[in-house]
Amino acid sequence: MNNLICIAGPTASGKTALSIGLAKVLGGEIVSCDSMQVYKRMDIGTAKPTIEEMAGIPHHMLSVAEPWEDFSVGKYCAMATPIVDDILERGKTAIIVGGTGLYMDALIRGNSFAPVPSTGCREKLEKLAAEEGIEAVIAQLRAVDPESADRLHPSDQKRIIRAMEVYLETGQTITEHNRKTQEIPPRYDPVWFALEDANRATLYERIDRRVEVMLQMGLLDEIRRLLSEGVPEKCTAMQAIGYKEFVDALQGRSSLETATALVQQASRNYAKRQLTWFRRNPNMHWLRRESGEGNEEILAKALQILTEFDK
RNA sequence: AGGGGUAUAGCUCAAUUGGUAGAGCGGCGGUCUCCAAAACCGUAGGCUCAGGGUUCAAGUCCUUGUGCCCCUG
Repeated sequence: MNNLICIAGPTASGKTALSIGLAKVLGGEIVSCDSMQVYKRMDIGTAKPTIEEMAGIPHHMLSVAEPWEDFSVGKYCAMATPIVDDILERGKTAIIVGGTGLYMDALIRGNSFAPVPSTGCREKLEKLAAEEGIEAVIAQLRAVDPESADRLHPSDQKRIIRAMEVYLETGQTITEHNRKTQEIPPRYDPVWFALEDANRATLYERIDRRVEVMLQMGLLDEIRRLLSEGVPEKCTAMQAIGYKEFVDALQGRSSLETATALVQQASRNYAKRQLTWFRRNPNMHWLRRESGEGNEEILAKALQILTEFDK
């Protein structure tokens, strides 16, 4: 009997409904795996399940950080791992659900991460890249970690700087570090589910509609409240899709119509990236939603697959 | 109704003096080991509104028609 389940899928694909449906049937608890739902008071724009939706089922890893904090995969794993272990120890099913592929993979594999530098070396490298060009950083990186220098695309400044800072901070190259972490066996062995629409257009329509619904539910007020309590505009949380665009609208830098269209577009693009991420997981069981199928059909498909695991 | 303008990729627009079309966005595919709702890469799409004409050669010039925009009435 497998008591650990992962539910992945793009935004607005029905992950919440499926997770709660499964939790009811299996007597499980839900562990959110979403890089933005971790922030407090950001409920509407991140589509957190409402109290009613939760239906009394314990939910973890929602609203665990302040919006001005910079959360990260590392923090997520540090907090979520003990929670998952605790659920399993109590003999219940842990249902990990969310759309942040990096977080989910890291949690399951038990990744260890090289620390984020606090010494300002990232800033120094960024300055170097800005003043002398990224080639200067690539040259430094090539000297210590030629593998990364070759592997990383010259345009991918973010990862080039990250690779270099890992070496400067730890004395170990990121290539080495990654190789070592991949040698450790995965921490968990869950049943993997991912939601997918048979027609991409159907998903996109649902995404567009959801943005409208968020506005009706008071997303703008939610954002106003965050701004008035002093959450900085450029912090990680406020860079979330559906926040940064509407902040622009609220500050008069764009119209509400423009912002809405941008949020819808960004959400659609994001959904596609999520699908790409989850598709490379060879253990994934894809739950295809044919046109007209509701959450009950999806739940039934998932339960069907789970019974096969029990045999 | 008259005058002017415009018509090129799904969308917004480019295309030196005529030399059989490019970009951004979107679409699709992918990468991803601490900003990940981020960052980055790749790729497919065009009887250049329709008909006729000039020319070795027309998206580019002429002409007719049609659609849209602006002005006058």
